[in-house]
Amino acid sequence: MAPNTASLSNDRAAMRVTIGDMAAALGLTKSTVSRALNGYPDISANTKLRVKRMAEDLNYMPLSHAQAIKTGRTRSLGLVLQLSDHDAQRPFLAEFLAGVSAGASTEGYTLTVASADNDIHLIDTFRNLLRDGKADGFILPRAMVDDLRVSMFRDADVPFVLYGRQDNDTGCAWFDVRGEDAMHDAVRHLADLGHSRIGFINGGTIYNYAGLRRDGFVRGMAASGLNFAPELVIEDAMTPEDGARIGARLLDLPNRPTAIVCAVDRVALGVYKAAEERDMKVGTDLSVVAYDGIHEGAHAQPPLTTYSVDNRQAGARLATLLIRRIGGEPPEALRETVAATFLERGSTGPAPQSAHT
Amino acid sequence: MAPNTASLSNDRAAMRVTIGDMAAALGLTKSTVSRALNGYPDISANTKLRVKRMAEDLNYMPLSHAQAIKTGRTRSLGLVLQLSDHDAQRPFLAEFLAGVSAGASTEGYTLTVASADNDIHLIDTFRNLLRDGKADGFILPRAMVDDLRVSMFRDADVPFVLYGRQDNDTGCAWFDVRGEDAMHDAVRHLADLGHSRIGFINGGTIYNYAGLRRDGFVRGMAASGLNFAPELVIEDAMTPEDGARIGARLLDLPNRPTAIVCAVDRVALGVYKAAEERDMKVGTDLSVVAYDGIHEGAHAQPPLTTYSVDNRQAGARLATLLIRRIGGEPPEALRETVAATFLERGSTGPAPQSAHT
DNA sequence: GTTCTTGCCGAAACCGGTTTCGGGAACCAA
DNA sequence: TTGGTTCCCGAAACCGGTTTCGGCAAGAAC
Repeated sequence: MAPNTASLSNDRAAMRVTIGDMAAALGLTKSTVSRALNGYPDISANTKLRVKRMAEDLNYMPLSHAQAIKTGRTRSLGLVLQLSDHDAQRPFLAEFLAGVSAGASTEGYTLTVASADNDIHLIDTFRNLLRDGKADGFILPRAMVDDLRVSMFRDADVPFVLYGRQDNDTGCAWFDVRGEDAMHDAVRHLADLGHSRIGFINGGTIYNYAGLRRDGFVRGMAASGLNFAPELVIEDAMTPEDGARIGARLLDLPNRPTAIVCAVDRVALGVYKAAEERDMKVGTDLSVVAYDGIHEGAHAQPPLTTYSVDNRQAGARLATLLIRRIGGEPPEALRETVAATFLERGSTGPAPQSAHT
Repeated sequence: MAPNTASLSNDRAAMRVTIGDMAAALGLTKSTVSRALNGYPDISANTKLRVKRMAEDLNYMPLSHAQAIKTGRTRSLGLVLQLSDHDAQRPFLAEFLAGVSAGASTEGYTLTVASADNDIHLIDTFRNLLRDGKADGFILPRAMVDDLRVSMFRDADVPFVLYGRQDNDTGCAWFDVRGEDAMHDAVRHLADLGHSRIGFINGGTIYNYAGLRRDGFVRGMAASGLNFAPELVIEDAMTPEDGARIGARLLDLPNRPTAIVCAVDRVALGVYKAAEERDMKVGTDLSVVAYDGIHEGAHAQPPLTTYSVDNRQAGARLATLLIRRIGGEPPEALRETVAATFLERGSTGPAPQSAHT
């Protein structure tokens, strides 16, 4: 069953091939080999080729610590988790980490993870990681509107990439999913189904995405020829409990909405609860469409119609973008956004003919 | 608002104090300082004191890469996530990581995270991390019954600690929560409430905890003077869907249980659903007690009675145990277990007087 | 046929630590 | 006084890389 377990111990310390081995095998000196591998101009094309082929054959990989001591770079990406935000990132974390570490490892990088409770701890954590060379740059999850991390790194000229965008975008590289387009399309979809009173429950406004999604919702309403009802738009909902509370408020309105767009899946599940308590059937009496694509949504009753985000892909892209940033590419060239994928399931349906006017 | 952002850049490369600085300040040589700090016997107690005080004053910390190049150790802990297991670890991951990284950082260690899809990828990942000195040892989450990782590391003499226990415990250090005691107590609690037909839905039997919890349940039944009904014990349930399916089966039994013990909270939430579909009220018609302490349990209807696990504490303890293991302490001395904390909430109540014979 | 470039590589210093080796000073006994 | 220990510490090599510097040879310019 087990592939020969000895494989681990054998290669442990013994088998690592050093730059000295390479030099000896080629009849060159360490310095020549090093410069050949690093593309210095004073090495002949021929020699470079020989060296690189041999490196390939011997599966040579420079020991990152050894070069770090001179170059200061250790081929590792930093990720600092902030637990203050209402444990919101939970459902995404595993997939996201898998993506980041996969993306990193294909380029020979590793991932260093730390965590911080509050802002001053956060700064210390970043500084220590930099000082000790434990991270060459950082992935900043959950871009915020006024993001302390961004201003710090911008000033200090530390490479970083955002998961999410930034208005003041100087020096910022990022990957993001276009939640605003999803919100826009959600409204259009509902309008096509005949809905006109459409509510919107937005996520945490400290995060940058909230403003974008709100704009997307507003644009969608305009594009559908519907007029915007301020009383149907609520901000800062993050949890199912928020959703239940706010959902209840919306559904108890004299002229209640027939559909609700949620910026966050978990909130939508709370809205389900509010609807059930009022004996309204989600998907017929009330349409709900949300955003995230969490696992629980697929198993809710009815299954939640949503725009799904591939957090694994996000992690992988962020890793490669950060590596390129560390390599010196300008941040403006390192900005990617993708669309969320629409999953039409059971929580949306035609508008009820005439609810109760 | 922002604490002077310049703080990051200032200390960046400039301010690091090296062993050479220390030597100069003390009128000693590098080698003496190094040996003093590392406790060599050929340095006078007086000199050692002077050196260590100065190190304290100057906030000196050896650059881990620099020592790694000679010692092979880099003061970082490895954690490899396996995503094959049915995304089960999801709810715990954030807290767990926070604990590990906190525990690591108090000892001057950092955390390197990687992920693996399958077993051969897993081995490669471990090997690469070791070969490149990215990890001095590993935390192995979710101890399995027949654990490939354990046998590998045992043979290769790589330091590791388990989250969970192991029957073949040679060379194993671990931290674990005594789930078996929780299951035992759960049964006793239910028996005290008058229940006698008690079902048990266990977790994944590939994991080591499942056997333990099953034993705990059996012991609890015996200790309560109840006889064990094999048809009421089901194994290998991990998800809410599993819980709903198995719950349905148990509740449709001719002589159905009045209480169900679940080895996993998420499964219990599935049982809720099965009960609702049969118009049984959880907490009165059916008592449910589970294990984990996930957030959703507290907000279920009724709130789930459960044995809660502090995953953050677990992570922190595992980090310090591993560091001590790396430091050379024998694994037998590095085994800790703690009790889960009982949270009596709304899902348990007195046994119904006479259900239907 | 010199001299001046230019291309290419080796020698050696360096990074920040660790570890081996050897020897000076102090102490002891003879 | 001499010789042998013991206690300390400095000198230097080493780890695996990077980077500066200098020089040799071939080709170009005169």
